[in-house]
Amino acid sequence: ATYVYNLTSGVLRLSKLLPDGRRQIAGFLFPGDFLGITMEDEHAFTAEAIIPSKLCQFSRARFDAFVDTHPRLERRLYAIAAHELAAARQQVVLLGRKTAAERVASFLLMLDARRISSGSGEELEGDITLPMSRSDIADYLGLRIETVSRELSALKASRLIRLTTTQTIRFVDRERLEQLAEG
Amino acid sequence: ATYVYNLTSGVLRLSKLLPDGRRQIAGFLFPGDFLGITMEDEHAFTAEAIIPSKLCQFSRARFDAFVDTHPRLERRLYAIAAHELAAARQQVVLLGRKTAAERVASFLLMLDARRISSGSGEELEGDITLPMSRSDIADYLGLRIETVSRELSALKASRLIRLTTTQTIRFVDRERLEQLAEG
DNA sequence: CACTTCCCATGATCCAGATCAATTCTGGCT
DNA sequence: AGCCAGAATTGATCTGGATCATGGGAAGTG
Repeated sequence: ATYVYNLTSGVLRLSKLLPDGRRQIAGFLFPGDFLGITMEDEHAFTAEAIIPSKLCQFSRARFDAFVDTHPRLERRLYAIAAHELAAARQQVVLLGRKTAAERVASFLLMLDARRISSGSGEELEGDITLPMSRSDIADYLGLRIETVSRELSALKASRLIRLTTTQTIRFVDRERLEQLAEG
Repeated sequence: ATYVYNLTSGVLRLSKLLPDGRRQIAGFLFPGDFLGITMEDEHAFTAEAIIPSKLCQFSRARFDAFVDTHPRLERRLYAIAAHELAAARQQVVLLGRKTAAERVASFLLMLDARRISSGSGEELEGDITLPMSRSDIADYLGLRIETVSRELSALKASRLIRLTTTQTIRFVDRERLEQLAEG
């Protein structure tokens, strides 16, 4: 709460645990994303690295002081918050009204939109890396891991994607994937 | 998109319709709330009044100009966005991981926290007014109206609430209601 | 007031996704 | 290489909430 961070490399998950162990992931953070600037004082969410990550840390006081001396930045912070809000509302629609198949399709497209590479530099162009486990995907999509696994297999069986490796997929028919994602 | 509003009286719902008619409500706006300031350019959500409402309209250009001349306000806008983000993430947890009973309990407590009165001035202190229909509640909670109705009846049967009228409820055992809401 | 309409409640049945239960993959280690 | 532990897939069954069906109330209208 007393620090602000910028993610320079890696991937974080932002999650909340219910008392009985149920977990919901509210989002993933990728390089360039900020952590802590859009948190209400007592933030109910936990940030954890899901692959080795590097953060740039600022003390909250120092950060606020810096913002005060750079009025243009305030506008930028506001834009970041608005962007995160739009993403959260998109997730609300997904969780409230989409089927399992639609959720998985939406997730893959969202990941692609962020264009995360595995960092190894060896993946083929056009492949999407899934840096998180099936368990993390399930907790983000409000499903169980068996369902995520089954839906991925179903997408593969109907030739919408190919599963290069367990952590790497490729779009075969993006058109139909986008159709599916929108219900 | 070209205007910004402040709600002076009434209640609005912020919803998104999927192509096949499924609807998700992302939130309700109550008097004092702003509409349009935290929207990305092309906002995918529709705002509709659910009871007769009054809005104060500003043109976006005029509003931005005003903000530019009042730097303190920028900080305030940022706080509003952060607050809306926290609410959206709370809804994400609710939709992703809570049961129907927990969702309805959370909703009632959330409504109470906003302390909306029916406006008639005649309701008894301690009663909570539900200005929206069962259908709106269902679309906010990611449930069907039959389930909302059943869960309200169940809460009544187990003496956690009393249904004064169809639009008015009273907490009988807030303690247990809060326990239920947190899973 | 009778009549219509829409909303709400409740009962009966169904199904998408959860849960339970094996395998099978994958990556790290010696 | 062989061995192990955790992750992922796949199959069988179960269940919470959806869907289908019906009846009861409240608000409005002539």
